[in-house]
Amino acid sequence: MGDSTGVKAARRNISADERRRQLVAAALRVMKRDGIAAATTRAICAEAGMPHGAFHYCFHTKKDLYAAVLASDREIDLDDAWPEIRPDASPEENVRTLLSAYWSQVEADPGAQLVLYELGTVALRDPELQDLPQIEHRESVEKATGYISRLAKEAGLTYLREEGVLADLLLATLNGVTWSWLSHRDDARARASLDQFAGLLATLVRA
Amino acid sequence: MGDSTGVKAARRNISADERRRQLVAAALRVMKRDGIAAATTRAICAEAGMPHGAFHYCFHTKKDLYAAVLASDREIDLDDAWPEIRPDASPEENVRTLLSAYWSQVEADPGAQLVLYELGTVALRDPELQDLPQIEHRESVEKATGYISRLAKEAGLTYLREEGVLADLLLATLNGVTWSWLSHRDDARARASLDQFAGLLATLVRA
DNA sequence: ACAGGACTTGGTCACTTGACCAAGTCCTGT
DNA sequence: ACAGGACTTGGTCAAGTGACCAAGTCCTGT
Repeated sequence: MGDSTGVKAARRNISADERRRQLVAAALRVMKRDGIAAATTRAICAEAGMPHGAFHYCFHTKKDLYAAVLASDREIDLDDAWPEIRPDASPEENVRTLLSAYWSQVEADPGAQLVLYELGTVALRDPELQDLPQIEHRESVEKATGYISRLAKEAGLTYLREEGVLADLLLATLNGVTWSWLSHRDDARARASLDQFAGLLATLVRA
Repeated sequence: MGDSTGVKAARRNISADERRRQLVAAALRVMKRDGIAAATTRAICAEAGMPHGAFHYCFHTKKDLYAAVLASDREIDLDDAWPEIRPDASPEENVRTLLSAYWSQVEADPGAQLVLYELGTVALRDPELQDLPQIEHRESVEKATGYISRLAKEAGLTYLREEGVLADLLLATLNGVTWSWLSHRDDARARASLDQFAGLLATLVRA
């Protein structure tokens, strides 16, 4: 109303790249809230506040969107939630607090985890998307390796196995516990499994 | 041709229950081969060699079929593939051979595992199906507990933790390793994780 | 200023999918 | 034998869905 140009209002053009980002974000929101099946091109555009026609201007095909989402869907990140590690505490205790920090993030957003599995199954079935889970998995292992190595530094300990091997197993177990938890939804039970595993991992550590 | 009644051929009526079984089996075949998204009512009927109309005579709704498939989709079974356990071998070695026997079954039919995750995600999103993963999970834990306890008996060892707790963690890790393997498809790497885990489990055992 | 490309929008299309139904055919109990 | 219910079949329907397009509007380089 304050604008003297009147009704025409603001139709500012946005770069296609920016729109792509918005669509990916909107798609992720819809998927988390209503599941991947509900994430139709129309629902995504509506969530992003765009007309439906915008979709195929930004993405040639819906598969392209999936690819973009998969590439953007970085999973849980501890960089901003790194717990306090005490060199004087037992290794088991330190491992436990680290896993607990990770788990808090999982518990905070179950939908995000579920979307990860939904996207994974879709990608694993589609020949055109099959490499993406592999890439994502490699990046996860690298990130986990980084955390493991940081833990060693801060807690002042050494591993009896190669860090990559530990990261592999750790990642698998975390994924498995998450999957189980999505099924039974028993927080205590999931944390119990995690604590058990922390105890086992501490076996492979020398202070 | 040998039938004197001629062209009319065999139109034998089958009980609805039997048809339901056939449809569930056909659905599982289609899902394993082409993914859950390809398992349309038509595709399933075609796979089962039935006309499309038969579907909604046997199942009121497609969700009912999902429920039936989920209920029937018993996962990996070691009863017919139980390995030889030697009381004179080390606990770690025995755990390892048990996990290896399990893993051979996973490797033999990757599609079956993927379908499990696909069905899981679908069920977890649908309020009407949400209890099914929970039930399935409980049954899995019970079965795993049975195997763990059988291992103890045959190998002559005792656990330092409650068997249910071990089963919970074991199940999670197996699931996680499977998921990772579906992504990277590196057989050796999956088995390496499993061997590591066997070593850790052996920590919780007393001969 | 203005040409030309980047962006925007609503509408349309071919196709699939789950659901349903009416008109049959078979089969069992009496 | 035969009534009545269980089973069978092909066809149809409404509701989406991804894809595409033509006619615009905006904006930047020259």
